[in-house]
Amino acid sequence: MQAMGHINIEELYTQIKVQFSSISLATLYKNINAMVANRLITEVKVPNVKSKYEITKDPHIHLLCDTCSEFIDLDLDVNPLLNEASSKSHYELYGSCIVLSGVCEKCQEKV
Amino acid sequence: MQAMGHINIEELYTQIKVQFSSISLATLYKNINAMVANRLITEVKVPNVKSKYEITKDPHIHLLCDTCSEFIDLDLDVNPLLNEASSKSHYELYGSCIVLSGVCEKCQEKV
DNA sequence: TAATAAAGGAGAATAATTATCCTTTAAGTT
DNA sequence: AACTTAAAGGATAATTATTCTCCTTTATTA
Repeated sequence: MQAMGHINIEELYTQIKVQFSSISLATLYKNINAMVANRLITEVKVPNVKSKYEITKDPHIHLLCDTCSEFIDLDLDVNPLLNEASSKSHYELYGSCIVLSGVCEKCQEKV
Repeated sequence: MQAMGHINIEELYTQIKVQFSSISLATLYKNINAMVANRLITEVKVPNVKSKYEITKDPHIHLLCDTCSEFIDLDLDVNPLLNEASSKSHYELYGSCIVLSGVCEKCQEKV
């Protein structure tokens, strides 16, 4: 299986059936939900698009291109922001869902 | 009507029926969607919780308490982050959905 | 006022997710 | 190995959220 990055349930189901052809969608949901509950997997809810799942990693920014639907991670340290947010709010933070949307470079050229 | 802050469809429907008792849910969705498309209203997708709507305002951080479901805005300037994200990715950004989750101060006290 | 367009309403249809209930598989014990 | 119990999986029904269809009502303008 190739590196998955971000994948939605439908895609994941297709992928998994390659190796476990009899798995049912209900089972997939059950397992995904268990893993999300234990923070092994993170669900990223994205406006206008199906939820995406990714292996949980350090907080980071997601970029969504509203034109071509490209969805990528941005390598940019958000810890300073989280620390500031935490100290200002007194929240004990352990999860983040940061999605910025706009138009990617390629789509800007296509005008 | 009191200041709404963040509201989900169900709550909004209840509120609106007070003044427009005959409005249907379909109409509400149509109008909301039109306003979201024109960026008058922003939909905030939140893990484990129904989507929330808010009047569109400058990019900001949302905090979700996973214990009591409190959902609030955090007054913290995120423009530096957005600028950095934009210049690093060459995206033209115009929308943000930033949700940090954890445990609020009150819930931390509750052991 | 008649003609046309725009918005709304009711409920059907669709899509995503969860729940139910039964079967299969696995693990542990004697 | 056979028996017992628990855990996981499968099929499908049920639920929920949202969108679509189609018809009616309201508004606009000639």
